[in-house]
Amino acid sequence: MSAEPRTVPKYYLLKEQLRDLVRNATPGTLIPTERALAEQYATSRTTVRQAIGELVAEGVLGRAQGRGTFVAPPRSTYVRQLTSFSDDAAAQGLASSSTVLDVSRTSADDDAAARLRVPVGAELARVERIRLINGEPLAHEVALLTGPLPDLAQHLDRTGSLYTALRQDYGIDIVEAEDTVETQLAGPDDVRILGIEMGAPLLLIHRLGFAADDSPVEWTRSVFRGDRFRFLARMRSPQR
Amino acid sequence: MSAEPRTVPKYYLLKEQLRDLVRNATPGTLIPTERALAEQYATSRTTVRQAIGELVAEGVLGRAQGRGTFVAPPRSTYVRQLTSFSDDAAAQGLASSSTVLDVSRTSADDDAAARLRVPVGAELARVERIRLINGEPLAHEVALLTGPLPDLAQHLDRTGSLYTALRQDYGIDIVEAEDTVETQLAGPDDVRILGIEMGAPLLLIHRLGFAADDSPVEWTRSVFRGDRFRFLARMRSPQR
DNA sequence: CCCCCAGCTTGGACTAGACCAATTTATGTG
DNA sequence: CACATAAATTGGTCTAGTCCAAGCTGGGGG
Repeated sequence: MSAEPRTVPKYYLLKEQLRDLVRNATPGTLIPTERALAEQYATSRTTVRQAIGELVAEGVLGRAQGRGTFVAPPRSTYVRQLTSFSDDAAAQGLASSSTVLDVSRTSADDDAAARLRVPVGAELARVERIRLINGEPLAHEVALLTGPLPDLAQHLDRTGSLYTALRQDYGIDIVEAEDTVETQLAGPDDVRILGIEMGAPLLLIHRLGFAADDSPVEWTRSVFRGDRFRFLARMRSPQR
Repeated sequence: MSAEPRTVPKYYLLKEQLRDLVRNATPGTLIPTERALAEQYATSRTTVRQAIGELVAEGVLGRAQGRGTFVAPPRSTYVRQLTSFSDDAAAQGLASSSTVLDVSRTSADDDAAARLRVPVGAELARVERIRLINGEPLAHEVALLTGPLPDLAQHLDRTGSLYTALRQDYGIDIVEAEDTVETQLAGPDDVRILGIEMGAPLLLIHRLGFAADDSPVEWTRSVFRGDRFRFLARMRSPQR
């Protein structure tokens, strides 16, 4: 048989037309309103919203209630090796910063205890941060760390980097890490913290960091905006 | 209505209720039909569809036209280091296989030429495959390779692994790789090849593989189901 | 007994609205 | 002119349907 003309949904055709429309547009430019597009393309607002919704999820468009729908800035690549967030961003000419929401001591739950090889209930340091690029929230991160780590808040505040503080102030050098990356959809908490919309795709990244003696010392859960972030890993083959 | 602290959408409440309902259910179990759920929860079918749609995107539920909506099997973790797909899957007790769609020779486009450091139009080997786990399509992959690689199709067919064929038959050992991971939404092609639904979140992975002499020899674009796959990277700190 | 096909069920796409909430814009007042 | 306020605009959520396409089921004919 010849190529089967599978029925492509109308919203998908509209989506690709809109993608072409904004391909070379300046970020921030407003596109026509949903109601105007519905009339222009002789369809319903529901269909227009589905098309726009997917382009928003892909980071092509952005939108705000009462303001309109606009062209989004391009996706920022981000190198996430065993370097610090700030160094990575600086290497790409981006202004990075982070807001520390919490530095405290907590006790290990089942999951953290298993990962860090400590007893359940063992005392851990907890660091919760929001990572920003050019002032825009990019990720939400909660790190759990073994060891006493006295005055962690001050050291963090001074160096601005968790890895730097660990190395300089506590002599802990994280030389190896295991990252898992998976997709997740934004819920109300993510919406509030990252300023994204419900159901937006996120990259959920877990990191287990190892010190020089191969003991796990860091267990971090990060949620990155899927429309603004690209994970990069460089790996060498293990010695056979 | 009574005082609500926050405006949580009704579809989200329903989504979480449904998530609880199927938490300990056996994969494959059918849940009530959309029309039944709409009546049961005193809402419209549109709202029910939005709730179910997100659970499908997360891999909690699956659905098929004419059949119904059912509990999906759990997400399979997948170790993607510098080992082969088949070895990784076997280590987790999963039956992996792959369907070779195409083995041919092609010419480098701008992107591939830049990555592999060859002139635009240079001849490359092209291998297009579908990766399956337990008979279910998990990923679609197109690899571009430098070098003459005579009889690649036969060697691939015999070993069943691209990396093994490269090492055993051509003496090419890929010892280092650079992977980028980002989110993408499924379009008509992805739907056809992977049997997923429109707009489902995918993990788009690009890999640049290096031989022992640090020359790039492999440039691969992979699209993995975001609801079934978890990327894993293990990294050592670069020598300072 | 098996197989084919018609009819039913179920999800997929879409419509044409309604009402709400956030934002911008216009307007009136001190 | 400055500023509070009202009106219009725009996206966010939801309703109550229609029509279509794919899978399932049961009955009739070979």
